[in-house]
Amino acid sequence: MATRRETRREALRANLIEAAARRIAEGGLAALRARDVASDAGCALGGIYTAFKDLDDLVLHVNARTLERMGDRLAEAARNRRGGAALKALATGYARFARQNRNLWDALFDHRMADGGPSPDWLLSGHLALLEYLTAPLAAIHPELSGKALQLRARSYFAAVHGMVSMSLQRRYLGLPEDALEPELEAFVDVVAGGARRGARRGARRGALGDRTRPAGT
Amino acid sequence: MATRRETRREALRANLIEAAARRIAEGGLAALRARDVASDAGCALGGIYTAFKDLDDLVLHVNARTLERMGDRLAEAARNRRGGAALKALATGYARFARQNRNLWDALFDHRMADGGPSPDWLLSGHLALLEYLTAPLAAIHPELSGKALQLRARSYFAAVHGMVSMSLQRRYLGLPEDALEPELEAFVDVVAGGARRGARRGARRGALGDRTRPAGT
DNA sequence: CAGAAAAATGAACGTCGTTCAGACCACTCG
DNA sequence: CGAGTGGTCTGAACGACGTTCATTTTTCTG
Repeated sequence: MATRRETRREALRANLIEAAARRIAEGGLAALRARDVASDAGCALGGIYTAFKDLDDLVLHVNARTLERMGDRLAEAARNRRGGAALKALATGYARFARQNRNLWDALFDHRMADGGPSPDWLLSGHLALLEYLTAPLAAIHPELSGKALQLRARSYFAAVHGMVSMSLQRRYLGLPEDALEPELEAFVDVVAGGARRGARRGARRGALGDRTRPAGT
Repeated sequence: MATRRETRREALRANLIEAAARRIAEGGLAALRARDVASDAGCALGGIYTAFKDLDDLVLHVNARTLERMGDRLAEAARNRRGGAALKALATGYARFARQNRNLWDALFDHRMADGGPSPDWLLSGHLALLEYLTAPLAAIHPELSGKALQLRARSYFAAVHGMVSMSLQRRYLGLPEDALEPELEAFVDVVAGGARRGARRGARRGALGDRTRPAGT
């Protein structure tokens, strides 16, 4: 048991992740500098490379931390909600987390590996975990979808919501104005839920599904 | 009329844009190197900075070229189609253009200005032009939406489709498998079109709207 | 405590975008 | 036509960056 070394090593890794996260949160991923992170974390420049393979590796760990926090937020949003209400809470919870942690959230999707290769599996599984929150309410709304098709549909809706949030938050191009995002997300979920149920009783315009709406399949 | 100078200047600009586009298409935006572009275009390194403000500026012009080509593709896709059929053709046309020009298409959305500022207006209007293709078919399907709300809804659906395409094409994270993208897009458009019409006569599962389906509002 | 192994250090390296002083060239006007 | 003028081209030089590495320092082991 080499406690002393391992303790220091883990402390350094945690310091570096924290320092990098702070720099990204402040100035965005593009403003991340190895020298800044090292000095913030209180180690020499080369120390980064004893704790992590390279800056990419460090960013991946920051992203894993961000993913965890987002997962917590989504879990809280979906708690005690079902069907359309859960989908709405997840969508708006996603949008709010993204807005409140814009630079860290951007880093999740802006970051590219230096060699263009894929992200490591351990980070990918962190992303996949987010889908879990979606499948249950979606299954309630789409009772006709089997496991495989349900997974695809969950990815589709996640990607669609992500696109709306993403384009709205980066203020360029075709994004929705910030105050229009959440209403549009709710309208979108209404269409998804209402369309799947083929003719919601209370119409499909807006707010058709209250927070307490029970899923169609139960 | 300083023809000689202006001719050479425009020729150099065109060469540089073409060279940069080729490099981006081959290796992605991250692989773009000022020295490569200059040597490809047959000018010295510094020549770039007599024709463009900086590399960002050059990339913006490559992106404008890409936007134009995508606009042409979308116009062709929507031609002679209305309502849901037009939306479907636009979505799949978008997905195919993205897949066939992956690196150039990625550059459209990956690129960030060096100072973090917004893209110039002349490029933004190129993006806005894409929305025009959406509004007409969307208006046919959503006859209840006014001009302002229609614009918002168009942005929402564009962003949603973009999100699905974008996450599918970058093979990491939560993207749809490539062969599942177009079916999911079509299912999505069905939900959008069917949901808006509140109970399509032929059910909302899949392929509910044939190519010749007339918009609901006429 | 001595020897070995791991980690920390920061100067140095290679690469990048950008700049700039000088060479070059196209245009103007006497 | 020909000298002056001002834009353009050139590539060496610059500063910033991520990464490496020889060296020193710290930690573990017997």
